[in-house]
Amino acid sequence: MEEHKQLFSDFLKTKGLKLTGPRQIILNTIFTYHRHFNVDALYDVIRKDHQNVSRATIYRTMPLLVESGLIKQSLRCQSKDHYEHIHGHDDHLHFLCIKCGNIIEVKSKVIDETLVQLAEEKKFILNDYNLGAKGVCEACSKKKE
Amino acid sequence: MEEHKQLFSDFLKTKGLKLTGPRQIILNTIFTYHRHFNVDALYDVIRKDHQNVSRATIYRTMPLLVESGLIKQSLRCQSKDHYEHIHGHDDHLHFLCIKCGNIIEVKSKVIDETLVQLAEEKKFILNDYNLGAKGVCEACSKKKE
DNA sequence: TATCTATTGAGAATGAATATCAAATGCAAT
DNA sequence: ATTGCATTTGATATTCATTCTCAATAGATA
Ligand SMILES: [Mn+2]
Ligand SMILES: [Mn+2]
Ligand SMILES: [Zn+2]
Ligand SMILES: [Zn+2]
Repeated sequence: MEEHKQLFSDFLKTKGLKLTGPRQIILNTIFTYHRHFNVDALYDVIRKDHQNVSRATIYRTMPLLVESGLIKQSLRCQSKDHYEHIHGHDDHLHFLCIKCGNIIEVKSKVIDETLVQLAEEKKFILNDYNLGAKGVCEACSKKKE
Repeated sequence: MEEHKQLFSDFLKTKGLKLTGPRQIILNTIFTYHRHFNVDALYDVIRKDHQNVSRATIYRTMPLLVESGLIKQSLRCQSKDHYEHIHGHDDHLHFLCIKCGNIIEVKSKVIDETLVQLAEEKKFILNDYNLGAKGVCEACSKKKE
């Protein structure tokens, strides 16, 4: 069994919940889809192969996946929550271009470590962080307006 | 004229817009209210003194204030966008307690500078950033459950 | 004052997200 | 396999933050 499937199964078990068919489909799709996504986009992808998974079930599954630590809610664009799977990926931050909507992922050990240290100073138990920066990407800044 | 008023007036002028009564009331309230707020809460505060300012006008004014650089959208809690005024305040990040909802503001020159440097490396023109960390505050972690 | 915009308040509309509910499913103990 | 029971599901209705519409108003300018 793939590790993420095992982890989700274990997580669900601890809550008295079951790894059902729809939940497996949602999980697999998310872990084969290597991008940030919103529920609607995910629904479209899933629907290509599984016409019987409902939007409601996807909405219901997201918080479970978040609580399990397999995915996180990392952006909000166009009035929609966006998620990404994080199991197997390092923490990173997002540079979001306000011109083209493109997202650049950046890893920074300095920021990770600084946050841990700041949390320690404030006696704050740090679960996770979300860092989004807005600006203009290289491609867009080169275009004449 | 207070500086924020002057700045907003100037900003509006460059866009062919006017610093009207309602806009002044909204601006003043925001700059005398030293907390993060959402539109509904702001509406309630404003309404105490000015029964004739509508919710729609507040919603319409927010993006102008954001674009002017006087305020920013810094959090999303309880399905609502939250703002804070930033003119006259240093950049800072937020530790949000998932138990009590409390927000701890933290300044970090290291993070500020690291972001500037990362943006430079990626040739990304950095406008602003938003860093929210989730976890448990000291008070909450001391409570027995 | 007359004219031309921008602006406003009130209420309607939008739409992402959540809640409801009866039917279906998963699972464990017979 | 069958039963019993809690969980889950799809379809649909509902919520509610935010945006839109529009007729009436206000501001600026000449
Ligand atoms: Mn990412
Ligand atoms: Mn703040
Ligand atoms: Zn771009
Ligand atoms: Zn707390």
